[in-house]
Amino acid sequence: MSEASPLRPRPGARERVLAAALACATESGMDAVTIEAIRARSGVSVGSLYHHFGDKQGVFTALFVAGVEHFGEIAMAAMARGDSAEAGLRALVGDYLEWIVAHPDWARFLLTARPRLESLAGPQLRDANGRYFTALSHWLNRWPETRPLARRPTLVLALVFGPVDYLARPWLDGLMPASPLEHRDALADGVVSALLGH
Amino acid sequence: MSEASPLRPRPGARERVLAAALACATESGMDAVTIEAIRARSGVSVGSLYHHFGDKQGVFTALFVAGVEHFGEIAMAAMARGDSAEAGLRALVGDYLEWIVAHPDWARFLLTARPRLESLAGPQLRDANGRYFTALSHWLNRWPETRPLARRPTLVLALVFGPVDYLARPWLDGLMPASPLEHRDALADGVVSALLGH
DNA sequence: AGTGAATTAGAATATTATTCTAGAATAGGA
DNA sequence: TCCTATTCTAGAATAATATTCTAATTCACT
Repeated sequence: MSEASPLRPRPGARERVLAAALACATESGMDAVTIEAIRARSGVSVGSLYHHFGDKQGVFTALFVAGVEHFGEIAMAAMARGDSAEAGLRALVGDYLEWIVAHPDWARFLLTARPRLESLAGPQLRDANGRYFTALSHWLNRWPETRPLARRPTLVLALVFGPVDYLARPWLDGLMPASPLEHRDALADGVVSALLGH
Repeated sequence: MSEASPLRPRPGARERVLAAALACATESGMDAVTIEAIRARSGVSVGSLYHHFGDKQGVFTALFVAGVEHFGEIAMAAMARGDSAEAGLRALVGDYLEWIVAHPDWARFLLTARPRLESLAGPQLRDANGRYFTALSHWLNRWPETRPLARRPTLVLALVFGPVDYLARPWLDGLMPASPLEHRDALADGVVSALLGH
């Protein structure tokens, strides 16, 4: 007698596949992940998997979108914090770094997958990105010092997130033993100087 | 009668495979590149290809190492230029941006492949990286303003290359029509402020 | 010329992604 | 409740792709 009757639609199929995919990517690197590995770990059949995601890339695309939204909450909350441009920037850098250290699997996946998936992940991602973009513009307009930057949000993102990403990657890859949090203040100083010219 | 006798060792096999791999990656995205496509474009047989590179990842790893060395020349030359810390930094940022715009295929490939290959590409890459690292340390020690930074080369790299990478990617992916060179001065200003605190 | 290492070719094989068919659960209307 | 369309699941069958293998050919030497 089997413990569960077969062919019952399991509500959690999508989530379980995504969780399994992230675990597989963490364990063996995104390129080495196979459909069979995801199937085995998630307990979901191949047919079901393809029903939900279309193909293998669909799994990773969905995971990427989920990760972006997961992280986006943090970023938007960080900007809201602080009662000055400088405080907001420091919160942004600090919270991002802390998020990376707290969720290394997500961070590693997002940083690895971005160059491959960002250009072709559909409207859902574009929407999310758009939301953060306008939130950023609003925030930049909020302070006199940053108002001139409001017309160049791309540049601002590059100067804020670029250094953090660049610093986090070697740690995520195990190439740099020291926690990136050790660079937290120095990094925040640099970002603040870059944008506010202190 | 065949136009050329078969089975002749062709001196350029390696180079042709690498060139073909880069072209394929540019054309259809790194993930979609197939051994058959590389074989067809390079005119090299499957056996020969595996003889030289071991497996598919070997091809991309070799291409990545070649790209890093190709780019490294630029970076080291840029640092040497200029008779002040600020001038050197501006040259570094500007030359990097110009290199990206002049060699978008290489840049796109390097930025895409780095998160996947950097952690596992062998000693050849570690050597190259080490060379740039020490060159950077020397350069930082050369100017009084940057001397305190000489002990944190990782941080310096993050503050210099991080923003440039972040800005270049959307352009390389066709998501941002304007040339990243338009941000050249603003970016250099930011980087200089971040590191020298002007 | 002869010997061994390096190189090439392409067929054979193995691995992996994807499709297909059949069946079972669910929602919602009659 | 029963019917029916739709969604979902399962796993075998197929297709696409990576990799291995064997034999042949050239090269660098002697």
